[in-house]
Amino acid sequence: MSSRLPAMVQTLRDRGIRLTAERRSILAGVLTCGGHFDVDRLLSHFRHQGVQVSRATVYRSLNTLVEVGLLRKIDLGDRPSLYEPIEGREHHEHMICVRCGEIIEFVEPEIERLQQEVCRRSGFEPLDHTLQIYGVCHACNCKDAAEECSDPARAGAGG
Amino acid sequence: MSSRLPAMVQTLRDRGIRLTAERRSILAGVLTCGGHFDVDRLLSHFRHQGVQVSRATVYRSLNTLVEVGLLRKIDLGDRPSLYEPIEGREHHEHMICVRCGEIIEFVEPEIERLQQEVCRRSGFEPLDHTLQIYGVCHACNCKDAAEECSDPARAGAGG
DNA sequence: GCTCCAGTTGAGACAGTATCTCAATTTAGA
DNA sequence: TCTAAATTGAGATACTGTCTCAACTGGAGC
Ligand SMILES: [Zn+2]
Ligand SMILES: [Zn+2]
Ligand SMILES: [Zn+2]
Ligand SMILES: [Zn+2]
Repeated sequence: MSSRLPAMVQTLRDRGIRLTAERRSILAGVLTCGGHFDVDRLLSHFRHQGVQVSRATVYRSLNTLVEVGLLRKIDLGDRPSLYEPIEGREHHEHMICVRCGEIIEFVEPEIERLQQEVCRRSGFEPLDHTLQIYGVCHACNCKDAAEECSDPARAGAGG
Repeated sequence: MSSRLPAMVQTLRDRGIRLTAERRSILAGVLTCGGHFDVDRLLSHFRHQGVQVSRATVYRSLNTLVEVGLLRKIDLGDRPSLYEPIEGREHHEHMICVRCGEIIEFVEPEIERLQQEVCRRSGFEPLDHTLQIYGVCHACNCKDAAEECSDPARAGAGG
């Protein structure tokens, strides 16, 4: 896991970005949290570890990491944004369960290609895109079905 | 344009939603603004027209119109959400120019189908999705090119 | 038209995410 | 070590959007 830290440190060095204690903590925290995390998750991680990093610095550093291409920001609109490490990961999009918050990644090169194609047709130069599918994950669907079976009186109330 | 107003009014009636003066103003404003508008645009439209509708009511009514299916909300994350009338319009997605704010719509059924396919494979029940492509529109790209030509000294500074 | 009340409104408080300010501190290079 | 410039932290601030609650009103019923 943390074997990626030196590479990330080097990336910052190469960009002339100073390696403060806070940024080291944040790099480590990012790798520890992994997956998809938000600012609060990172901050509570720091609190548990007794690491001192202010909220402002966390926001600033995450923005910096996004800028240098180490992190990807997933903008969810109303909810707090999520972040995920990019290094060595294939470009993917997300399905987000509105019940349990589960995040499922998917890769669909044909969708990516079609987006390029659409842009080409319009003379539009794409820089970034967001594709999120909101819905109910398999587990939550199964749970719903089980509850309806054990409580038939409510079986019709969900629609 | 405003010929759609009676139909929208009827939709509210059918749902038992009261037709207040404010809601009439908002329906009219929605049709006047048309295209893709945000809350501020609607509010300034009302100011210009001397129409009194509070911010809270605008937010509330827009949410209501989304709920009854007359309006679609486009969640842009950091920016204020956009709204667009749905009636009679084909489902589409948006390209958004980060320079001039221009919004270009596109329809790509194959992308929609692939999303369904991806969900099916994961046992994920899709309820909603967002697909926005951010980039530079054709007009802005041309403008950039023209400026580089007339100001060759800066030709290399953009990358 | 009049009455009545549940639904609606408005002003401003409030919630939540994220950025900004600026004095104090720290990094990194000479 | 010394210094300039970058960075940090605490709190203010910006901004979108929702909530509170007293006052108001649409529209059904008479
Ligand atoms: Zn779920
Ligand atoms: Zn992901
Ligand atoms: Zn443009
Ligand atoms: Zn549109």
